[in-house]
Amino acid sequence: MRSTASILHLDLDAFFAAVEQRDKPSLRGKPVIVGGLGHRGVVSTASYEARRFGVGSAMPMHEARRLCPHAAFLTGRFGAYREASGIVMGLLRRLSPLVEPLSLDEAFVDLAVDGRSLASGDLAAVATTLREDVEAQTSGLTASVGLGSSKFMAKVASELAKPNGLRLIEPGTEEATIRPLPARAIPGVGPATMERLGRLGVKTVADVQALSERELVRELGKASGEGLHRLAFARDDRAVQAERETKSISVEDTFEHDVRDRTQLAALIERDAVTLSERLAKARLFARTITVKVRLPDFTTFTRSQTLDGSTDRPEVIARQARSLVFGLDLSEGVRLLGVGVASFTEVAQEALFEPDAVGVVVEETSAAAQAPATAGVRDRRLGYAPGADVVHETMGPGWVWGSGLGRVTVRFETADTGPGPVRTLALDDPALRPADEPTDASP
DNA sequence: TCTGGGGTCCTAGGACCC
DNA sequence: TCTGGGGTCCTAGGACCC
Repeated sequence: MRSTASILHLDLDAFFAAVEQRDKPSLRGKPVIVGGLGHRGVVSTASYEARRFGVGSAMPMHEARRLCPHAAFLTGRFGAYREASGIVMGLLRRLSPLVEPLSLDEAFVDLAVDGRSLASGDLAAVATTLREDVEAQTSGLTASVGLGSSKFMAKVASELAKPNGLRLIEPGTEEATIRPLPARAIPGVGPATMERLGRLGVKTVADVQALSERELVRELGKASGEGLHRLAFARDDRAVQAERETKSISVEDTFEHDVRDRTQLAALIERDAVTLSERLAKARLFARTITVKVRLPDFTTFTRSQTLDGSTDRPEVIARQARSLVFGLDLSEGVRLLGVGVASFTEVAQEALFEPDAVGVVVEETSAAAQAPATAGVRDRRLGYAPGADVVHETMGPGWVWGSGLGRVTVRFETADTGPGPVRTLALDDPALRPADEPTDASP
């Protein structure tokens, strides 16, 4: 904690849904829900109009449909989100080199680099200008901004400012500000911790303050207990970290239907290994630990990991380890979710000698990989006509998919700049219609 | 027909070493 | 006088965050 409110937290309001409303004028002012549209999907972001019906993040999509059946249900367009996020992060980096992104829509900024800190009035002016710039540069997205003397305070401030607001917690008023808040407002207090604290009669931050550090440690363990005790009194000296090194990379899929077929599981592992290999190469990293995650239909979840003697970025090595870990489990009930991850990174390859990963195995696995594109291809094409996806028609121009089925696709032809546009239903194989390319990902 | 995906951090037990 | 005491690495699971 410092003596000025020079840590800033920015949160883009209902980010994914707001980008959709920006780019789809007919949806402005209406409930929009972005997330997984399959029968096992969950809500990623709901617009404020949808939140009024009780729809919120992480809610199962079938429940969101029940609560708000007239909403527009869309799959995410991550290219568009990354592009908007990049613009905002760029604006933040103009304020200070110390920017710590937490996700596409959230970041901390330390405005007091080099010991040079701005006065309170100046800080608020900086934040006001920032919010105006965000709105102008992103064609209308709004941000909530909080200023405080620590990360915790800045985050609380932006939370209090939502939506589309600015709040500064004056140094000296930190404890008084958080005392009446629910204990859940303290970072690190989630459902499980809240349940345990609730048994001790805790509802608010003030209630946490009433417990001794010893009691909190007994109840929650050393790290959590001590951390919670400090934060409850607004003691927080965590630094804004501009560069955090990657510790793990993973991919996982929940299947529309449980998978029982081992050949299919092997092909999925192969596909995931290729994805991980590409991501490792892009990050110029090599991994020593391979992890798999398997969720059974009854939601029982296993993780299994193995650390190699050497480190690798080769798909066939990753796939071979992942296969042996996955097939060591009892999969007779089928698999709901399959995940593969890598960790324990090095910056140079240390391929272990004497490992049987030579030519014969590579050939065998390459042929297995050949099966993967079949499923991937189908998935990609369907993704092109998924609700919300961008498309282009030779004469009608750009539009977006409202829905598709029975060999037809319904498109609304409008863009951010056109105002609400006309709806047309076309044949799914209409040669004049094609998926629009996602905006390119500018990050290296 | 409940319950995503990509991460981070913590805990706890066992192996292994000095 | 059954088997001390660390430290580190690995593995599995859980909580939390967005």
